[in-house]
Amino acid sequence: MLDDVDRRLLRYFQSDPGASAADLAERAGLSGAAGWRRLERMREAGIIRGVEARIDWAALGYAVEVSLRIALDKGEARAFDTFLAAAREVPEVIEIQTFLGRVDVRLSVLARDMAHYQQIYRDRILALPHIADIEALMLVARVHHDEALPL
Amino acid sequence: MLDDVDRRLLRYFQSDPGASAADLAERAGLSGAAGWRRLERMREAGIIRGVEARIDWAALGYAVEVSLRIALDKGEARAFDTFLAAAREVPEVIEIQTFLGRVDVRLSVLARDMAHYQQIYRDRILALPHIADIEALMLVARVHHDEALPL
DNA sequence: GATGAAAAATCTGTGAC
DNA sequence: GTCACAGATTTTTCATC
Repeated sequence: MLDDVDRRLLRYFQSDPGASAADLAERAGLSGAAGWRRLERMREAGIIRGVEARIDWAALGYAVEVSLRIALDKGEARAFDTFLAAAREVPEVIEIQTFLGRVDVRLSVLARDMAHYQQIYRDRILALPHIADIEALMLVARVHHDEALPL
Repeated sequence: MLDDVDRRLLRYFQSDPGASAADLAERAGLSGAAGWRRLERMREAGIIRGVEARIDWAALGYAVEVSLRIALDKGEARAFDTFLAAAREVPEVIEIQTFLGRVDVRLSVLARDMAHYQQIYRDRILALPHIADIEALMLVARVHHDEALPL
């Protein structure tokens, strides 16, 4: 499916997603057009899903991130889906994770400050359906790095 | 600091980071040059940190994501930093989170399959220093959406 | 199938106003 | 802030292997 040239392109793209296609192509030892075509093909195949904005939320006044582990009612069959649909409607919920064989869900909530977080928590989080229990942890640091994964 | 036009630009950029500056400017009701200069200013201010590649890891054969909660030794003063530095060296550890008032750390590990995960777990994770206890959860779904945050 | 070269359309980045 | 412009980039076309 992907040959070495594609993988190389992908790796360069990953480490510098802002670079021009011609640039990435050159680093992979191709002409601009050839590199562009390969990248486009990977885009169409869904391997490259595009690009995501990296925004400094703290600089915009969102200083507090809280991770919530929410246990759901075990009784109701539709509790899981109902909860997830409702959680997706809360703008400050920036991430939702679910786990194998678990009826609990992890939410990440981004808020301006503690007062704002408390407001979101009371008005939006506690209003979500089928909650059995909540555990909250305030995030101190979050390090992302999926640049080095061997392709 | 930021006026409404900046916020609008930022919002459009966030929902479509691949769009050209001219495009974003037009949507915000500006000429291309004016929009470009505003975006550039936000880039220099560090508000826009750039752009991140979105790659479909599952399509590349990375099908398993596991979330680990690792409790650290409470005794040693440097345990935290030593552990974090070592964890950052493992390519398959794609995310590290730390929490307020906690001596445990959350790692996300990306692996090709369960066999691969087990290998990473035994060879790389268990080799990390100062581990007191580990709890592992296999991720089923991860939904990201920080597009709708009110600016 | 793939590539490179070249051309056209678009975008970036700067200068003048 | 707009407008104009040169240079770079994207995207298509075409000849070639």
